[in-house]
Amino acid sequence: MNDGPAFCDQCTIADRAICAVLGEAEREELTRYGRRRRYSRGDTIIAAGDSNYGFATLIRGAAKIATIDADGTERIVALAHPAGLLGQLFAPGDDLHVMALTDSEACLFPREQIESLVNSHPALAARMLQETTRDLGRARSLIDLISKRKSTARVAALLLEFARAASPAACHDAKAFDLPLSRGEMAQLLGLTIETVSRTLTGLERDGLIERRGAHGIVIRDQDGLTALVT
Amino acid sequence: MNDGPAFCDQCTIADRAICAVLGEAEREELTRYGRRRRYSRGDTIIAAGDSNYGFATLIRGAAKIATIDADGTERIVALAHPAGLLGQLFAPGDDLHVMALTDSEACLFPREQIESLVNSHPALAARMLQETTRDLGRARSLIDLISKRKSTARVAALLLEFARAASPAACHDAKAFDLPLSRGEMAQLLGLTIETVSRTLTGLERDGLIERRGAHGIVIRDQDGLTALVT
DNA sequence: CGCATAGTTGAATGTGCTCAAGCGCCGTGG
DNA sequence: CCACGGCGCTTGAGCACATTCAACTATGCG
Repeated sequence: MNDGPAFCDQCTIADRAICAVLGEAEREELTRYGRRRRYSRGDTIIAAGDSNYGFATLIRGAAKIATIDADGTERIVALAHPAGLLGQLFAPGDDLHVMALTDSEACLFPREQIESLVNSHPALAARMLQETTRDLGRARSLIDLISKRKSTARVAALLLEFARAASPAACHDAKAFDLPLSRGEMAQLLGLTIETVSRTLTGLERDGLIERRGAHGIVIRDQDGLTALVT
Repeated sequence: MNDGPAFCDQCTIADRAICAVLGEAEREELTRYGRRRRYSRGDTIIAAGDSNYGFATLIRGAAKIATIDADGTERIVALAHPAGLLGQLFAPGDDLHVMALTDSEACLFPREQIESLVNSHPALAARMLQETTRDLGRARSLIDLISKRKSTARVAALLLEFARAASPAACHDAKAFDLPLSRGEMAQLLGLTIETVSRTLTGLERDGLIERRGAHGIVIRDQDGLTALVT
């Protein structure tokens, strides 16, 4: 988790990230306060109550965004991918926890700085609005997903989503990929138990819809069959 | 469902709505294209595929935002209250359906017009970003809510949320209120069946936590007891 | 090698779902 | 005015499915 200033010219997603809409001058202003950090799996990127660096862009890797209630139970409410936004603006009370799922890198910014930049730079505000709207859509898809009754529907839908996310091309889904989540994390995301997730996966494999390669490798054998299970 | 131009000077929420950040001139520009409409319970405010008037502000009443999948099943993903945003920007493919829950009034705008206004007026973009971020937070709370295992937890959480929403003052929750949703709609929202919602409510009443007054009247008898059930 | 952690599998329990019947309310029409 | 039918809500019985508790295996790390 070593620190460094945020050098945009070395940034692999400088074109896709929200920073892309900023001019040279604003970018340098951001760089002055921003921090770039590396994380390994399990590291906390933004802690629940952190008010200093409450905002970040994911540069590389993957992260989970979770609520954590009184008894320490974690509930994953979203996954983040490169160029995605981490942390909430204008939301002091929200106790969201952001954690690296794989080795990752993120660009951290002080909340107030971003907020003031948003107010002074229309393009940034528009860009962030776009991104947040997308996140909102994703959150609503997740609601749709976990309100499915049967565990097979939830797991199948999640697998299809990962297949899409794992694909380099937008048009085609990947047929083989690695699950970025542990069974426990999948369970948290889907509102199920670890055991049920495990059983459901073995069931899907028994029925020839998927094939497991080790604990995290998945091969989709019958995409249409999986899609049919979702509904 | 009678139409009318959008007269902002008659608007009861002109101060709270996103329009508040606009100057006189922009407001008039909005008014030129905007339409104000009344709806009664069950009316569609924004249809799933509507691309003309894809965006609106709720002025009065309450609305539900739902997805509707292939077999016609409706899934409520959010509730909207006055000054709330209806419809998605930058999201052409999203098939969200917005429906009035009570007699309501909304201000409809062509999507492109809002999008161009967002790009030219930083204050509007910032304001909408704020609102969308809030919506995102609410969506994530809903995820949190429906991922609770037991039906009592879900129903209790929903009741507490309504109690808060029904209260005029922010500090105190209302103790007695009317459910704005039918049993079926609560079921859609919570990912349960009508029967389970009904049974759970009778169970909560039997245990002395709430009291039912007719089909929709609710009196909270033991708020702490309800809160304890949520976790 | 041995421990710790993640994942799988089994048996028993419990909870929500399904199917089905019954109730109360309200508006319609005879 | 009352009978009828529709609709929303409730209640019951049986069943299917996910959870729980528990043992066991596999994998990875010291």
